[in-house]
Amino acid sequence: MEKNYQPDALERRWYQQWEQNGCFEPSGEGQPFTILLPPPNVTGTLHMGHAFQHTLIDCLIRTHRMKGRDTLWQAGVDHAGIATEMVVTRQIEAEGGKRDDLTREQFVERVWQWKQESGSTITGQMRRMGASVDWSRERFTMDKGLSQAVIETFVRLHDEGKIYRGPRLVNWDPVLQTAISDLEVVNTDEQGKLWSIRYPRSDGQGEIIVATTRPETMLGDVCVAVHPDDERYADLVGKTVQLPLTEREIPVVADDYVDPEFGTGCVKITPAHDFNDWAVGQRHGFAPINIFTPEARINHNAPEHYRGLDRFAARKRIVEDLRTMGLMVEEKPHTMVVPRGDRSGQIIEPFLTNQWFVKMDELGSQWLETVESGRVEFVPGNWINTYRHWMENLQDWCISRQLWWGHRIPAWHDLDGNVYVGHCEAEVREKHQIADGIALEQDPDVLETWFSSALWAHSTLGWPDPERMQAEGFERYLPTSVLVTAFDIIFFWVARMIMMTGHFTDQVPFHQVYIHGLIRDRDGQKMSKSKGNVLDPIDLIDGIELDPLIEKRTATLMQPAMKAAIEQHTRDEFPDGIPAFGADALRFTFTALAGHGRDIKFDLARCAGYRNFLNKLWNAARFVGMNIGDEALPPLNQMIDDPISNWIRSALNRTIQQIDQALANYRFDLASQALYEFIWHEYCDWYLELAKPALNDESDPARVQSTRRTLAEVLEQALRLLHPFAPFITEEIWQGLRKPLSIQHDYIVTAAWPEAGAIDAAAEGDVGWLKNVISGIRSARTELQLPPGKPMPLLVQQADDSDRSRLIRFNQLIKRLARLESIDLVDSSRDSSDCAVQLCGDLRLLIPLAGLVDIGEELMRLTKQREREQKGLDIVEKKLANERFIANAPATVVEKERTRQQEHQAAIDQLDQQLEKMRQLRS
RNA sequence: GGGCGAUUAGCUCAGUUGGUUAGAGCGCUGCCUUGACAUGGCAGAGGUCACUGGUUCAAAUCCAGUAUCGCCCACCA
Repeated sequence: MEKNYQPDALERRWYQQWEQNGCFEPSGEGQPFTILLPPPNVTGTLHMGHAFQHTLIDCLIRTHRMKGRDTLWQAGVDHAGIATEMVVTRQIEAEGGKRDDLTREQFVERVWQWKQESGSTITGQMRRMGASVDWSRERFTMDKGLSQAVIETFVRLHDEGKIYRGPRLVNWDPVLQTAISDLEVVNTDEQGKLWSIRYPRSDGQGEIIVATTRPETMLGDVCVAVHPDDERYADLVGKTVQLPLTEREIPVVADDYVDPEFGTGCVKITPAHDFNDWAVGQRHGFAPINIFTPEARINHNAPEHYRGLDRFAARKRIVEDLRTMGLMVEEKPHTMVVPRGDRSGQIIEPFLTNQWFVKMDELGSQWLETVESGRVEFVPGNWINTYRHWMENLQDWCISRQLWWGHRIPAWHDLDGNVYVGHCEAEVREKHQIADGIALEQDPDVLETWFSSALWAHSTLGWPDPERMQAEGFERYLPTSVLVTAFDIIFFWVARMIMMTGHFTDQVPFHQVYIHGLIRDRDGQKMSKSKGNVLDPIDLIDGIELDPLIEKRTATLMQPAMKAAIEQHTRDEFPDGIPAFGADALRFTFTALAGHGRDIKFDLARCAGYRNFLNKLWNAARFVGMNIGDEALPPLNQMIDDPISNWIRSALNRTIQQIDQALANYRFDLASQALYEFIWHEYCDWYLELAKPALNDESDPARVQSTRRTLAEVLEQALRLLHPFAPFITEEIWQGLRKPLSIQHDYIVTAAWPEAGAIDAAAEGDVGWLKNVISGIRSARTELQLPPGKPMPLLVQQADDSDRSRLIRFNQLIKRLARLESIDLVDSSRDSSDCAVQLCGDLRLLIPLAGLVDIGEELMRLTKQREREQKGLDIVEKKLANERFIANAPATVVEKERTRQQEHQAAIDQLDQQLEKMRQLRS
């Protein structure tokens, strides 16, 4: 083994071997354990959030595989309609081309090429991270089977009357020129203006004033609304006003949507361009007047003067014209909510178009119950509130998109405007008896990405094809065990999967949903390309120099103005670039950070710390290797009854318990912590040091053999426990233990998960005592500023039988670890005024000063100790002085306090005596 | 407007059903190249558990309120 841990070569080597030897395939035996990978978008490369999530999933998968479960990690990628189209469009533009020059077929072909490229990048990254995926079952949301599932779903929902098409006001992105769902709209507070405009009364009796943030939409006004109880305008209801800039007169109506307190209490109503106004218009029977083209330019329904202007130019001109006409009352700054597309960032227009919808009323209420009843459990549990809130406020789901990349809607139009839904054109013709001579054209729209994602659970298991369902284990693997995902897609994906899988299979897609946090940068900022603070997980694995990192972060910026700031920030945060940590260290960092909070700040220092941890393990393994050799250890008739061995095995068992419990609760952080604590602070810091004398004890071969075996066996089990967290290094070291321990199994990947054995209280007591004695001596040595390496004598006073026994049994160990030349029991009568005294319970450890130390030093040390004890005593006595504490607290608690009081008091007495002696000596 | 969450050491975070002097990692200080490991060892320093009040023998922990920050949802033009 190399002296230093070097992850790069070994990580690549092991992944290949595992994959080639089919380590990741479901075993077909045991209780199934299945996790669906939330399919990453084929928009490029995986980010830190993916790496984090995949680490958690892989950790669960590997653990359960080792536990003997029939483990399936169903992986794949998502076509991600809008996002992928945008990526490819940008590429075409970067090459100097224009998307509009391509036909639909050409463009889709181009996206398929990109999909191949991005898809293989993603799977390559997952392999580097160690994701133990059965790649033979990898799927894509647009492959043949999934397309079949999409068509089947659409047709069946349509036949059930749950899908309909019609003209509705939808969220329209005028730049991408597609509808998007409510969920894809992000509402941001932005600084805008509020204009107050005069609408003259038709009867010439004055005017009314309306306030609006969007004056350009007035061209589509159909009425003005006031509150029914608003006395100021009671006489106006039913009358008409002149709509400025147009020839139209529009009525005044009463509707309690209007808040009389806001502005003037008069609202202009534009049903075609505002969701609220749409509802008002419906109530009062007004036909909406659409004034925009799909690009959001003013159309032919508006006066000639404004036609062709885009929405922003139109606003400007209308405001100017109103001013000129003296109809503008005022203009003031106003903070308002602006809807923007989550992908494009463009301002979204409510726009009247024909779209396809899924009716959500029945679907929603039915599948809320699924979660309320616990058939699907959220972890942490309070996410049920989020889910419930959404399910109780469902709007119909707009599923059609005016894009090219995606599942084409299985509907055909004839020239008379009839629409027929079916699996294919032939089926439609036959079913509706449409002659071949009659032209039919397939609907040009595609389904939104989440429509197919919603089918991910059952469609990846072969649904709806009975043969494939049989072959792919539909019955066996559905419901899956747990979905591991982030909270930002509970609505987009989790809820819709519960609905769709439930509706079509009567199953839940998963029993549990573990919601993890989002990875943010060191400062808690969300990582995003535009902020230039993204990290590529591969760069943490392999390392990256500062300059390439800056180049990477600034190369494809949408706003070049940010470049300097990003460069500066990057130089500040990574002055020396990023060192290579390896995939195992990165994975361990992720699991250690995975508490149940919402935000996870990624700090490079943590990653470095865990790389050091793995280096520590590496060197411990080297030490073990040096001691046990390469050959099979000779069989042992029986282990010698050694408290040190018993203790480390007991501590290991405790650790196994902790990890099992932590993982059962998805507390990856606690599991990581338990591993770190055990491996570093128990096994390395104490056990290896305690084992060293036994390993070299030539006088006792049985003891040597027994210790070697414990050394190797405990390490081997610890490696198995660590394997799901750090798969590569554990495999590498574990392979070296196979021969010495005569392990038949080929890979740690499929080795058995350790089972917790018994806790050995006696051994734990012994070693606890031993640690206290050694630490006490070391501490005294440091405080007295004695050279750490210099051997010195130790005298022990007030040892009881148990102390004496332990002093005898552990004599050599104490001497070695505390660097003593001798340990001698002395009578209580022996004067200790020439010694430093370290209390260890009732035990007095005396270090002869012999002129080594100034008595002043020792007096200070003792005084400090006394202060510490006094502080403890004060707290205890305060409690015990409280009569109600004595009366009300459980007897055990009171007893504990009494014991504690005695201990503190005894220590103080001892220290006082010693202080007194030394003071006398001094004077 | 409604809902959820956070506030513990310089930084990042643990802290179970209330019960030792509130823990860890990183950073910091001192000493140490001791034959596994300086990516290290040993020993330390460092906290008014955001604030106020309440419940209790006992509160970081339970309750109420306040403050600050964050997220989600929502039709006030």
